[in-house]
Amino acid sequence: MSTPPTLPAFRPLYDQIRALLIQSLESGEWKPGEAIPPEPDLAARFGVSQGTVRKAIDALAADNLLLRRQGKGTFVASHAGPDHRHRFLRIVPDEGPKVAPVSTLIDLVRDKVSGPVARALQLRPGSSVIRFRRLLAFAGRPLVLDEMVLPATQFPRLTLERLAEHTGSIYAFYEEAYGVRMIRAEERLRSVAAEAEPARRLGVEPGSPLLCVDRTAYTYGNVPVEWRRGLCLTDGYGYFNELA
Amino acid sequence: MSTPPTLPAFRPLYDQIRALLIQSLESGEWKPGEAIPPEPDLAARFGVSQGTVRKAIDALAADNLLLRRQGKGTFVASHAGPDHRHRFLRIVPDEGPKVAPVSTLIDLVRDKVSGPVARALQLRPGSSVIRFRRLLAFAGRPLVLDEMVLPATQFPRLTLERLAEHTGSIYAFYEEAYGVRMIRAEERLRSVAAEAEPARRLGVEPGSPLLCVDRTAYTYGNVPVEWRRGLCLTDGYGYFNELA
DNA sequence: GAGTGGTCTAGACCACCCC
DNA sequence: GGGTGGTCTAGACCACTCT
Repeated sequence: MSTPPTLPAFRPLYDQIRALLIQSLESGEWKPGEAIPPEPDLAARFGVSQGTVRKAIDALAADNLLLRRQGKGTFVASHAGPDHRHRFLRIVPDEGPKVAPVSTLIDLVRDKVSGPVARALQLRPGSSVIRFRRLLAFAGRPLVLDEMVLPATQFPRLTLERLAEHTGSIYAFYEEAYGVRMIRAEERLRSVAAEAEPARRLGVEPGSPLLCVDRTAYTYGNVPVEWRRGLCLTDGYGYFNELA
Repeated sequence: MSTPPTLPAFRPLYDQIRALLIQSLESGEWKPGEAIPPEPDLAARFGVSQGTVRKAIDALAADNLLLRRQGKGTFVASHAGPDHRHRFLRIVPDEGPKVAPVSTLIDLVRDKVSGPVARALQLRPGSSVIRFRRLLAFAGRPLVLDEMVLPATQFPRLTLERLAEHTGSIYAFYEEAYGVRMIRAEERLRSVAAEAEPARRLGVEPGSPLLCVDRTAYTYGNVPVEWRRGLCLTDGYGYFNELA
């Protein structure tokens, strides 16, 4: 009678090890860019075979949390690393190789959050957030106007100056300055007509079609930490995606 | 002196087995939806251990070429399968659960290919292609105008009637009627102003912003087989993407 | 040469599905 | 209960990197 209905609750060992490894990553035991201990050491530490540790590490490497390098070791992924510098950037030229953009900061304000952004960040409406904007230029042409929204509590004393000091991607900055590591993100794309200000900043007529990219980015445990909206001029450039 | 420069050429066994499995898939030895032989049988057939076969199958399952089902077997993935019915469709409503679209065919013509489409399909300019169009309606509203381009040689005697007979996704149709299996696709998104005809078909004013999705879809061996352009009205709907 | 991840094997046992 | 994929182990050996 009181038996709970169907509780399978079988969890493979490697998956439990995986969770323990994530804990160590989250707690900062191993920092971005650093190597984690060799597999035999981890196997001893957790009291399992090396094969089981391998399977856990494989899963984390597939999720881009770790980076395996044969002969050298296994490293904590970092947005500062050469491979991940613009890991989430999908804007590429129609022809020719991928181009690295140049970022120009515009402004930063403190604000109260509401509506869909509050929902995306799982904040109560009225919570304090920081909003800042930037312009991304590709090959000298301003193509993307980005606005970021962050929970104020997790980014104390953030200023335009501190952002400007940092060379490198924004996620590398979050990582180094606040220990916030972005793991994955969800994007939703629409087509919109340019309002007056974005049009001016991107150098097009108001009403021109722009690609609107709304993103929610998550840290460990699927906790949302950043919402952003990008307005992109897709002229000679496009948002590239691979479907499998 | 005459030694060729650095030819590592080491290829793991499981990767060779993987290639052999793909051959069997491509040759039609195992058809979409069917089960492939059990792992111990394959291990015996290829003269390797079951673990090695597992690793090969794992790789193919990760690429969505095979589907593992514990206790039942390993199956050849099919666009007709319930899980893969709209595997490549990324248009989802802003709120609420994913909606299955209803397709209405418009027309089909034979044509000569040129320009970027020829390049995408790796065809000589002037080669014969089939072009057909359809309208996709979500919850009763027409939201996507699609145009598909196919190499004529691979789709003999294709007519609107044959397309209309088939209930299910277009890729399921290719699979069942022509044995052409779509494995992966690349998409490039832009924002465009609606031309007169798409505007009429989607029920918006000419010049309205539309999401333009260009796709090249590939079969085994990265051979392109279909090019398509979708013009999407992103009103209450969006193109969803996950970044990892 | 030492240390790291990568491959491959053989075998035991477990979880799931269907008869 | 028999068949399938899934987990876990232990050990041998290979490939890559750096010293």
